[in-house]
Amino acid sequence: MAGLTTDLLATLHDLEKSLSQHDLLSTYLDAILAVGNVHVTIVELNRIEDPKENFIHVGYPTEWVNFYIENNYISSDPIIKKSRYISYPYFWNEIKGINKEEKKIIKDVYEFGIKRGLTVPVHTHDRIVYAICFAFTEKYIDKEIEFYLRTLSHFFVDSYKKLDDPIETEGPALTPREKECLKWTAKGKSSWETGMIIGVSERTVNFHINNALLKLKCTNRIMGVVRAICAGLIEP
Amino acid sequence: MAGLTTDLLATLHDLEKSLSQHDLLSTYLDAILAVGNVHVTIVELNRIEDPKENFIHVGYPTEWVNFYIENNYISSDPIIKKSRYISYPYFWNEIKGINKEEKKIIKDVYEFGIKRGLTVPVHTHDRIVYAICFAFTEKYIDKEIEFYLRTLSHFFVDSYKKLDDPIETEGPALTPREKECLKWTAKGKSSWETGMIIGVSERTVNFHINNALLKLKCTNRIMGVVRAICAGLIEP
DNA sequence: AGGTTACCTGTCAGGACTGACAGGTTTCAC
DNA sequence: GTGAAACCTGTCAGTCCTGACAGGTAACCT
Repeated sequence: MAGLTTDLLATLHDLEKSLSQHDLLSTYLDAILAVGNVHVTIVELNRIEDPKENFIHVGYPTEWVNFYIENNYISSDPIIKKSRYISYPYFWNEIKGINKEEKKIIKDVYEFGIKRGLTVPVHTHDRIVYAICFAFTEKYIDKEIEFYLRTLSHFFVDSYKKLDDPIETEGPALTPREKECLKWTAKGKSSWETGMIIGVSERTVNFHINNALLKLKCTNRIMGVVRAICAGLIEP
Repeated sequence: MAGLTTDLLATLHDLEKSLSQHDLLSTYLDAILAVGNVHVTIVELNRIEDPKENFIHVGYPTEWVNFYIENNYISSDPIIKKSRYISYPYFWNEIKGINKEEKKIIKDVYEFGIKRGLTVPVHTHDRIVYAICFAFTEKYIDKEIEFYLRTLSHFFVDSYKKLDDPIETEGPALTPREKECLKWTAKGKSSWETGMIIGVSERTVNFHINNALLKLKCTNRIMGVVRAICAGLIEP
C-alpha cells in the first residue's frame, strides 16, 4: 500500500485517457480497490424537483445492499444526504444533527463490519452532486490513502463530466425581468412589493411571473421558484 | 520542478492544517508559485443573475491587471465565464463558441506574454463557482504540473469551504408533518391537494405549514419552501 | 397529575394569486 | 418595414393563502 502517490500520476493519466464513462469507471474502481480494505459506492444525486438517486456504482457487500434496500434506507441515508449541503469530504462519524432513524442507519453500517466511512461530495455545474462513499473495513485510515482517494475522486468526476454529453441543457431561457421577478418572489415578496422594488406595476410583475411559469411548466409560483432555483436560473 | 508529487502529500497536509482562509491561501499560493513560470488568480463567481465576481487573489502582472480593468474585461472574460457552465478544467486555447469581444480578450492575454492558460472550475453546494486561473509564461506544460495544480486547487477549495461557515446550523427542527406538508407545497400542490395526499384536512395542512413558517421566520410559503430547501430541511 | 409536544379540525374576513379578457411601446435583426 | 421579443399596463371573477378565532386527542416525560 506504500508508494500510492508514486502511482498517482499514472492513474490520473489513465483516468483522463478513458474514452467512455464505462472505461473511466473501471479505471477508477481498479485504482480504488488497489488500496484494499475498502468498498466504494458512487451516487449521483439528481437535481431538484425529483431528488432521485442514481447509483453509478455500488461496491458494498451484497448482504448490506439487500439490507439497505429492504429497510428503504436510500431515501434517508445521512451518509449520502449530507453531500447535498456540503462541499468537502466528511467521515461518517462526524455527521451531526441527525434524527433517530438516521442514527440507526449509521449504527447498522458499523454492525456490518464497516469500521470507518468517508464521503467525498463533488458538485458540478449542472447541479448534480456526486456522493462518492468509501466504506473501510479497517479503523485506521492513513492520511496518504485519504488524499489518494480524494484526488482520484476529483479527477474521476472531472473526466466523467467531460465525457458527459455536452448538450448543456440549461433549462428554458428566462428573460432578465422574469428572473428578477422570480427572485424577489423567492424572497417572500408579493407581486405588489416586487413591483415597488423593480419599479413596475403589480400587474407587470404578475405578467412576468406567469410567463416564467409557462416556460417552466409550473402551475403556481411556489413550484416555479423551486424549479428555477434547482435549474440554476435564479439564486435561492 | 521535478518531484513535485513527492511534496504533494506534505502540501495537502499543510492545506488541511490551515486555521484560517488567509493562511490557507498563503499555503496554497506558495505551493503554486513553487512550480515557477505561473501566475494564479482565484475568482469567486457568485451565483447566477447577479454575476458578481469576487477576486480572492489576483496574481497576474500589474500592467495586465490595469489593462484588464481599464477595458472593463471583467464582465465578459470567457476565461472566467466558461467556469459557470463547465465542471472540468480547460485550457484557454480550447475555449469555443465565443464572440468577437471575447476573442479579443484572449488575444490580448497572449500579447501580454502569457503562453498558455488553464482554468480549474470548482462548483460548491452553495452555488458558488471558484474559477482558478493559471497563466503560464511557458508554452509547454508538463502533465505532472497540470495534475499537481489541479489537485492542489481541489484541496484548496475543499478546505476553503470547510473554513467558510462552520456554523452548519441546520435551521430549526421541523416535525415530520411540517416537512411533509412543505415538500408537497414545493411541488406546487395546494393545501387541499396536499391534504388529500397525506390524508388530513386542508385546515391541518395550513396548520402545519404555518407552524413551519413561524419556525423558519418566513412571511409566506414561497419564502418558506425556499428556506427549507436551502437549509436542507426538505428535499426539493 | 400536570406539562409538553405533536397532531388534528372547524370557521371566517381580508389579502394574494391565477387565468382570461383587453390594450400598448421599444428594440433589434432580416 | 415587418416581425419577433421583451417590455409594460389595466380589469375582473374565481381560487388560494394568511391570520385570527375556536376546539379537540394521543404520547411522552417528570
